[in-house]
Amino acid sequence: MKMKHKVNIYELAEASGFSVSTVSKALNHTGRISEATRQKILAIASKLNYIPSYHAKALSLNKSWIIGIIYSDNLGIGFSHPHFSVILEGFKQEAERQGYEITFINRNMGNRPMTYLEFCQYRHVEGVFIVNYYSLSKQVPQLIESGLPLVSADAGFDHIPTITSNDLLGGVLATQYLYDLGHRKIDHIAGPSYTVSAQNRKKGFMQVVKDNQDIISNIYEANNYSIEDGYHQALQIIEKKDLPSAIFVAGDWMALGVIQALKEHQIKVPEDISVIGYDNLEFLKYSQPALTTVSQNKLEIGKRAAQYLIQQINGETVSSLSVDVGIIERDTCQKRL
Amino acid sequence: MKMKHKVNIYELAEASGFSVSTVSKALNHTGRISEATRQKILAIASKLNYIPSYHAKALSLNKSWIIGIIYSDNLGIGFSHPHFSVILEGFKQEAERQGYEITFINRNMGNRPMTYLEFCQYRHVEGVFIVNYYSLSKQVPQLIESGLPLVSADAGFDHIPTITSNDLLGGVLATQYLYDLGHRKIDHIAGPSYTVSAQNRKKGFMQVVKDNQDIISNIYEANNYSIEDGYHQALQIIEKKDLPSAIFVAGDWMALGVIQALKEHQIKVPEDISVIGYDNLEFLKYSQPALTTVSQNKLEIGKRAAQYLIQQINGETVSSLSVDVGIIERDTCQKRL
DNA sequence: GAATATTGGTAAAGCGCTTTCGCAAATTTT
DNA sequence: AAAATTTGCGAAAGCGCTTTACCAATATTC
Repeated sequence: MKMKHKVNIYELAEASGFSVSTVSKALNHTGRISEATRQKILAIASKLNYIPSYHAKALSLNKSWIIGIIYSDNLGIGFSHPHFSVILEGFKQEAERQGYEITFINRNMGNRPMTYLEFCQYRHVEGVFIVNYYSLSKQVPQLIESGLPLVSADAGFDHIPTITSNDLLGGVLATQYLYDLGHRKIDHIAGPSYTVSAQNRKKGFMQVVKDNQDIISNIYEANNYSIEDGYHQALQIIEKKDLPSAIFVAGDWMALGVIQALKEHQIKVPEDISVIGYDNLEFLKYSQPALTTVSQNKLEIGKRAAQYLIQQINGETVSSLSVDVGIIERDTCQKRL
Repeated sequence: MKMKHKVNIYELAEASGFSVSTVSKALNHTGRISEATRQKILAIASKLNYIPSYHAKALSLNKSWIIGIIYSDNLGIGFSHPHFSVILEGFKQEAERQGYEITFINRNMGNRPMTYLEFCQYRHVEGVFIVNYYSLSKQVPQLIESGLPLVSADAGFDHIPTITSNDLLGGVLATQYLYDLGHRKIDHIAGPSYTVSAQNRKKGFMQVVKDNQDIISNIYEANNYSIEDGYHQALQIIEKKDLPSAIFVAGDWMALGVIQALKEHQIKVPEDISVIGYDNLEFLKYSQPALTTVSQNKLEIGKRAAQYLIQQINGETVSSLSVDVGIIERDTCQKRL
């Protein structure tokens, strides 16, 4: 199949009778040029289906409109991570809205292996979004040192503006929600303690417990945000016999496991025990009973991250930000009579 | 923070005492040049931290190493689509392995809206991967007509080499598997009939039924691959009283709903009814009981798609391909005694 | 040892765009 | 009406790389 010839700015100049510089000015609404000639040129450009060359523009302007993403997923499931993939989506949407493209920074480009920094230099990346990346390698410090605009969506990097959920608030809200429903025996299954998110959610829980002396509580700690871990922690609760009337589970996956375990022991949710999760994973609204949970505004986190990064690209300085959370009321919690 | 000066090929020439053309040849292992001078130049290049400019290279060589992706997700969940996101991941991995970068084709780049084709021309995209895209707009036909290398992972586009699962085989395998376990009353809950995948899975089912006259079967059809739809179709089966001993459900989500419904009616899985799903969604191995299912090799589909696309970029012609599927034996099926 | 082929290297043009600077013409100011 | 300013446009250099000629020096052939 024959590709149509791609016309360049010289042919446009020729066809319009103006010089290349004039044509360039017309196309970019820049420089001094009369409205009449601009219109003439634009007309011809559209008639000839003129599309500028990104490469030539980028080379000439030294501006790439590219944002790099470091997205390394320790579970190996790549894009399908239920939490970070949504953040990524939000980021992508906002970046594109502002005219930026995203590219994934990979270290073994072509044959020659590159460091992140080298890749960024090679591709003229204007800023980097680091998400779901945990490594002690010198790669990220090197990036920081280079002065390239950076932003992250995971707590854990000092010196990088970070957008996260307000996990402390989330912990408070979830616990307070249960309290307001009349629950006084409330347990908490916390996430893995090495994550900042789990720590903060637990802090929020403890804060409410402290503020309300009539709460009786136990805290359990999972090694992982997985269904299995939730299941096993729930078994521990069940063993104790003296059951709580509500459980605040630090993650939706775990909550699923918890409900599973309770069901298997003929403990009804929410009739016997109310359960609230954390994350608001997309598809869990279809679980039965539909899980009440704390929603992290994942799209918003991604969007904000993009905004903060682009602000830095434009020379502004930004700090970190935590995005609000909210309760999603569904069917796994009910009033304690 | 001060960025280190980025050295270009002229400074390299200056520093090494050779001409620019010689330096270029040394860096690219091309042209006639003595090994001695090549080594000298490479040494200086690495000492000065020389990184070539992608833009200049691309402009000069008219080669972008960029593959465009049209990924429009009708559910609006973007990257987190449990099926396509994995395909995307496989594609990305293989593309990167072969030195290509991926970029998402979006139509409202910067301010000016562009057609897909315009974007591709602007960005010098070398080929396009179309995945999870359903639209009747003229955009894709326009792309086809342009002669740009194309590949797809959804059936549905004529004239585009397509990589899909062998759904027919999957249907056969699943049904045969149940048959071999001794089941003779087997129902099928098919996916939405407007999808090619659902049609083929059903065909596979019917083929086995036809080949084994002792099978008694009913076919139900869902509007959607969702949990809810599975749930409702299962209710229909339950209502009939004359229960099958096994159900082949055309999707994992639906299977989840089916199991839910059965449980609620005190029908045990797999003791009373065996259930096999389809998709092998990552996290369902944690469901309880763990779902037996047909695995689609999603990573492989993505990988193959990348290979087929790059082959086209290199001037070869390719046809369509269907990737093998397999049974993942877990806990929701058992022998019919 | 003259004729031929090969090797190692360079100058310069080209990829497609932007932008500075200069200049003539048109316009405004005194 | 002369001086000063503004306007409209183009020539040319620059962005950083590749590649085609071409040339001199060296090596090979007969």
